[in-house]
Amino acid sequence: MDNDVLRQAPLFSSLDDEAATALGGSMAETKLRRGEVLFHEGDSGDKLYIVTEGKVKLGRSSSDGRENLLAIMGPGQMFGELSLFDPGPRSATVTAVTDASFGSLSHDDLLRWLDGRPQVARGLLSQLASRLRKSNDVVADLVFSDVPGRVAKALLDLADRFGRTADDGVHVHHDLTQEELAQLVGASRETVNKALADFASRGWLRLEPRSVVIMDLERLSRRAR
Amino acid sequence: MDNDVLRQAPLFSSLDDEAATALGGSMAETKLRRGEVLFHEGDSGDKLYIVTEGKVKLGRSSSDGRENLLAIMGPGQMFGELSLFDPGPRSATVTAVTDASFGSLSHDDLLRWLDGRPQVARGLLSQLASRLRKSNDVVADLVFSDVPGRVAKALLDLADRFGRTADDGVHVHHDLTQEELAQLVGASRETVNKALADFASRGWLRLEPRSVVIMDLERLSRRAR
DNA sequence: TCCTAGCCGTGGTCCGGCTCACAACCGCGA
DNA sequence: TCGCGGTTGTGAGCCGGACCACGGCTAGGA
Repeated sequence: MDNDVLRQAPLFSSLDDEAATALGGSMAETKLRRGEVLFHEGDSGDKLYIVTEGKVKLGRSSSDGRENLLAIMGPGQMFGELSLFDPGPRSATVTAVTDASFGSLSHDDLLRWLDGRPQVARGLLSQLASRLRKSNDVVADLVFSDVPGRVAKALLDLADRFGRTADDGVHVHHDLTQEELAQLVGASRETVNKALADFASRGWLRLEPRSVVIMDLERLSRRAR
Repeated sequence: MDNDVLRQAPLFSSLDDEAATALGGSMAETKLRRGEVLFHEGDSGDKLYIVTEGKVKLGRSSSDGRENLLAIMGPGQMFGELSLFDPGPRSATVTAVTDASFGSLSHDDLLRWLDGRPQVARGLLSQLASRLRKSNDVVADLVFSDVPGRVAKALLDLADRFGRTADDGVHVHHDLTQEELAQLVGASRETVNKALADFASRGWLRLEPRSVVIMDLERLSRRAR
């Protein structure tokens, strides 16, 4: 397993060497291929996962079958912690968007760590707080912004986390279909497609399959606010 | 200050007597009258508050002045913890919906408590996890449900927390204007009013100023899903 | 006691975005 | 090489809900 990624994960970045290696030892490894599901909404389970490689989507589906994505998680990010501290079934389905691997930690192991090491508790608290802040922002966006605005915001967020800057712009290999992008911003595939086409026609970005090249960050950011 | 309420607050319910009284001692008391503001979105500040009496609304406003309410908090509930663990400005404005009082704890005091007492850390983690779960539910509702559905959900939640059962139904003194209720569900005042009027005309509830009496919980719950 | 300021109820109009429908495209396996 | 399933592009129509414009109601202050 890739211990470097774990070491740099926000959750553990405050640990000293000895603690980090010990923690690495108590974690198990899991691998998935694109499209495979790690667990389903409603499943029971008490493991916490950290992405070491690839990307996953956290999604939930409504009674009539429509889907909504809560987040895309990449290397270093943690998920599955809700069922740990607020016992109950898994609140989302986790699916690999690319081939991916994870380190996992069981409830009991984590609690052992918590009691001894206040830094781990603080790491978890700050992770959860930051997630809560983001979730609140998403709520505000759904209420205040229109679909193009939300699409712009989502692209900027993906660019921030997965983008690589080149001469012709920021290449963002988000690995999402437009359908998935639509589920992420809470809109229909068609509307998202039209928003993207509009951005492209203005020269703000270039569309490529499962990725975009952002050519005018400035304008796109302005559209997002 | 009302130590009983603090003692029963979810956050501290797992503490033993000695710890609880000690904690009570290190908390300060604040009081507000209806309409007064405790702090504004964007302010700096590192205090965590627990409501001991009354209700507050946590709200944010968009650049063009529209408002949105994240939550209504009543006795025993905690807020303001985001700025503690994910340092940054306050993410919401807190306003008293009724006369209210709070116990508060500063960053430094809380950290001292955290290091010594793993139970407090667990209490905080489970509070944050539960808040995150709720916030995710709100996102799902905004994406999947229509306005009447969201209004029904909000009423049921308020009934759950502030309702008193009587012979003629569940009396819910939510203390919110329809405008505030609308901001809570992310809709316009007019649309919310029409939804309420519709529910009333079906005999599911009776409207009263700043409160409702729910007469048919069953049907209302069915409309909410 | 009246006057004013918030609230609450209810119509009309308009528009963003969803749904439906279809065409073009791209990579992949038989 | 030829389908073929999964994607992407785009137009037409419709509808939920925002916005606007009132009128009535109630409570609190001069």
